Amino acid sequence: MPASDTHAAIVEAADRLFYENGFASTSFADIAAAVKLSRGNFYYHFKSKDEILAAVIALRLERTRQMLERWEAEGADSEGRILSFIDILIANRAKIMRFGCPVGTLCNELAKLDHAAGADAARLFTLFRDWLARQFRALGHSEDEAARLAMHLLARSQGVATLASSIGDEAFIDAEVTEMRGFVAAHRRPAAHA
Amino acid sequence: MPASDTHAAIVEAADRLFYENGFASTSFADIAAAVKLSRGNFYYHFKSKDEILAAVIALRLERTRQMLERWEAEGADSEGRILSFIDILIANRAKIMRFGCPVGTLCNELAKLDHAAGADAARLFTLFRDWLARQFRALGHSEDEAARLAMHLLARSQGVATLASSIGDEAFIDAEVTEMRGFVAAHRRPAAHA
DNA sequence: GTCTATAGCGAGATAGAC
DNA sequence: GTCTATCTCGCTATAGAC
Repeated sequence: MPASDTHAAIVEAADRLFYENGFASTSFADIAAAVKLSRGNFYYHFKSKDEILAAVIALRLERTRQMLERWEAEGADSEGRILSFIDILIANRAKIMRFGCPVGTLCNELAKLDHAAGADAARLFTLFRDWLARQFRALGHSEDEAARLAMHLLARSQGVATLASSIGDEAFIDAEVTEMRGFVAAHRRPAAHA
Repeated sequence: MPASDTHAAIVEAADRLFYENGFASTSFADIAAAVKLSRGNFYYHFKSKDEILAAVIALRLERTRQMLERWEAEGADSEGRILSFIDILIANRAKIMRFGCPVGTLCNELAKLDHAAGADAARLFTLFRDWLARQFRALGHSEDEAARLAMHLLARSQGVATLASSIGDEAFIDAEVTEMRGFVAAHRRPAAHA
């Protein structure tokens, strides 16, 4: 197997395991087992756990960027794009119920570990925030108001993910998503909002 | 030192360390050092890490119950009581910015560890939820609507905590708290709400 | 009730053969 | 590029002296 493929397979497996079991709880042995690699060979590809973490964050950042670009390209208007963001909660419901939001839970964990990569992980949030703010800006909101609305939606999606995985109330996700859609509709134009 | 005092001191230290550094990352040595106790003596009081976790969750449940009862006794009306809940975000802002919400981050962590105590930790959430639902009920909302409003407020506070600790935007907490207060005012009476 | 000493394990990480 | 073998460390947990 070419080195680059093995490299990618490791990052892929680490991405999944970090999400499902957490960063600290995932050992090299776990990742090596997932890609059917010996622990020794593992170190040929990655010299430290932090290096894998950096690669996982880079992968997530890249995929998030691609997803946001795809939503832009798919031709929906700004309101439709914002709804695409909200629909993540529905599309990923099963995993969110079990493991929460991949971004929020990773940031939480890194914050408690006082890990240097915490700032990089938080860029996943600012990526979404800035993208959402651009959409609200396109709807005619002021710079400040668009930033506020973006943070508000981001926070609500985080709250839904945390409660859903903690309490496990499935209908709750649907109810909140419906309300969030209503929120977007109410902010279709600046005038519709106090 | 009497055993019960040492016992309480251990739980107190574990409570703080679990919050600040996470459950998995906190070792017996860390807790023992915090209460100035040898590791050996430690096992006289607690036989396993899970036992300490159970004690910490029990302590938090008890303190939460007391806090909610205090809010009931302090004579404010239901709206004022709900505002007391929202004000936690302001009162604990500094710690929330660094470590997030103690309840949400613990539930997140236990979910990923597939830990049996996860269900107990989630009771911290349902305690708040049921209490909030009672307040909305007292404001005249239907059972269903009160439950929905309670979950909604709980989710928003979680979202604020996660984003605040990840991105670290201090003004964001204030802005969200202001909006949450407005939300409560808008739901003072069922009629004011569609 | 507190201590020191230590067993036993799994983690991250390295060396060197193939 | 992959392997086995091994080092070192910190962790949970125990045994037994005081």
